[in-house]
Amino acid sequence: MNIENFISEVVCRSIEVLYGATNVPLQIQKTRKEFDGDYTLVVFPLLKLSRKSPEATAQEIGEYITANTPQVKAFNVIKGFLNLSLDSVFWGERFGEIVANENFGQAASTGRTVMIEYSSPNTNKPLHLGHVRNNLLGYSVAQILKANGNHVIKANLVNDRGIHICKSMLAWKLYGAGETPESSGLKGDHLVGKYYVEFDKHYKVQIKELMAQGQSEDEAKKNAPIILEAQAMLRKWEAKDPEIYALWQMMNGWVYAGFDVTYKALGVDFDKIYYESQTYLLGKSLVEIGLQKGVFYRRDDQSVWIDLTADGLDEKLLLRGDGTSVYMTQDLGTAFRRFEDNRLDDMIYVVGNEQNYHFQVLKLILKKLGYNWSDHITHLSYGMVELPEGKMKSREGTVVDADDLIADMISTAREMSEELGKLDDCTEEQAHAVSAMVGMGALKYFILKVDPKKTMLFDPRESIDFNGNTGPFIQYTHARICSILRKAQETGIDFSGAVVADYLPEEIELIKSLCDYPSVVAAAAESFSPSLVGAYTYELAKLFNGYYHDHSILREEDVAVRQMRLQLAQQVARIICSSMLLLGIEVPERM
RNA sequence: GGUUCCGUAGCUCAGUUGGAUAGAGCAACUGCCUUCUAAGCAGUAGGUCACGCGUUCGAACCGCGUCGGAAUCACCA
Repeated sequence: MNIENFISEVVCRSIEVLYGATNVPLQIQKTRKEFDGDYTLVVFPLLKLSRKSPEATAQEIGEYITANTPQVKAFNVIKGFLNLSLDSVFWGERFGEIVANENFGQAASTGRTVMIEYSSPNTNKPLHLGHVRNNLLGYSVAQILKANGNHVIKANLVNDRGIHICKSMLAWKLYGAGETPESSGLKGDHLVGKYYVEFDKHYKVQIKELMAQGQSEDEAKKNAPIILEAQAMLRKWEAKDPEIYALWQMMNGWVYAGFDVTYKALGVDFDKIYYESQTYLLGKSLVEIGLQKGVFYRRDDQSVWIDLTADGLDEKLLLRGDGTSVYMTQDLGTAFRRFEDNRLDDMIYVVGNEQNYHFQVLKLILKKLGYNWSDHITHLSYGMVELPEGKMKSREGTVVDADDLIADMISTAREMSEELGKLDDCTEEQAHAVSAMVGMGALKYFILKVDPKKTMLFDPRESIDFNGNTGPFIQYTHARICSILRKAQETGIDFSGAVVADYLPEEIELIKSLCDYPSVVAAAAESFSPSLVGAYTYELAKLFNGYYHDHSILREEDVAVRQMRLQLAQQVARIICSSMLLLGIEVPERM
């Protein structure tokens, strides 16, 4: 049963009886922990109906409810707040429901299909910390939406064509001497990235030379032979020149192999991969439609534009004078095709906040074209990741490489675990598995616990901390519970058929916390924020840990109490596990 | 300059739709390992929620303004 609905029904009925009013909007919230009670009714909005003081109104409603609802055992009034306390039997029943419900926390199907696009890498360089935030966010939000009963399609739009990849290709052709991932021992994406940097080096030298010959910086940038050659390469690619095409396929293949490794390490995956090389021509037909409808207009040079100044935005180009498309054209086309092909109810783009304007324009254009599904497009915008030294800049070599970071996290977790003697009786395989879970858990939790839209600071020293509000703390709590359950099983203590009777206060708190899980998942989906899930899980783990230190479970002599505690521990572990899975974090059974 | 976003403890961050005495962690300080895992627990200290005005029973949250920071406003993607 849904506890919040139950409470609001109870309150509704009391108001109907006392004041004869129906459909009154109610303000019911969880009681803050400094006060007695479980749910709190804010009575200020009801004073017009009762025509009494806040205290008297709350008193009156409280008396009616306790007299007529067996599940509500007590109430207290503080100023305009009516705190209701539910009976321990009531909580016992809820706990029974959790134990019995294998899919607790998994909402019934909504029948909605949601596509979420994330990652969207360029194929000219390896993934870095910014991509890590993107991937973790996208994957986690997908998990959360699934838990809320949506059919979710995880999509990746790979930016596999364009001048950037031609730069790597050209540099490899000129200076690569046939180097391959095998011959160099480099991961494919890193190898291609190396030549992207190589291109830039030569490009800069040529610019300097041209400037020394008297050209302005802008001229030099346009006239440097190497950039002209790269542009020529792009034209050849578009003409499907066999040699260039083969080179392009080979180098992209290296990159994909490299990305696969990184994605796997991050624990993210996709249901559908789109390649820009196959979609970049989309959208032109929409431009035609827009022209016919008079939404767009053509300039003398044949380029197509939309005027959004009436909406407080600028004019936006949609098709170049030579008829080729731009980013916006493609995005219009892919959005259209996705909604049509998949009968999507919602489309979510996980893209950095530097593209806020782009998506604002995208939605507005689709709307003006008459596509109402435009309202179902969400740009899940996230902030930059900054380092203690300032911003990451690829040109200045201050980027944090994703693969390096992952390796670092895992090896630090390994060292830490060894230092604490946690891996003493483990096989090498187990030791690695645990280190990977803990290292990645720390990284994922550290990134996901901050509100996506905020710029976040990534301090490597802090991210690698395993104490306090961190992924490893939650994993640790889970491992301890598993340890208790293992010991119980080994010593033959039965806890399968425990009867729920009376509870200690701490245990009621734990049950209440477990009951919150579904509404946390729902709230997280509403606001696309994994951080809510993280905060909840941390609280739950902390609550259990606090309780667990003051009470013995296995040595409790009262059999019924012991069974009950074991079952409770089991359920806490279960919720921790499913909750962490929403963040894409695996939970070890020992660590 | 226009648009959007951000500003909460020394540091990193929470704070569901406006609700009660604004919360964690890190760093600092005090205690606690002979018991199911001390990656832990219990505690102390730390705040003009950037600032001002307004809306109301009530504002970190809503509105207007000011200050500070970020992103963006390309025939790049």
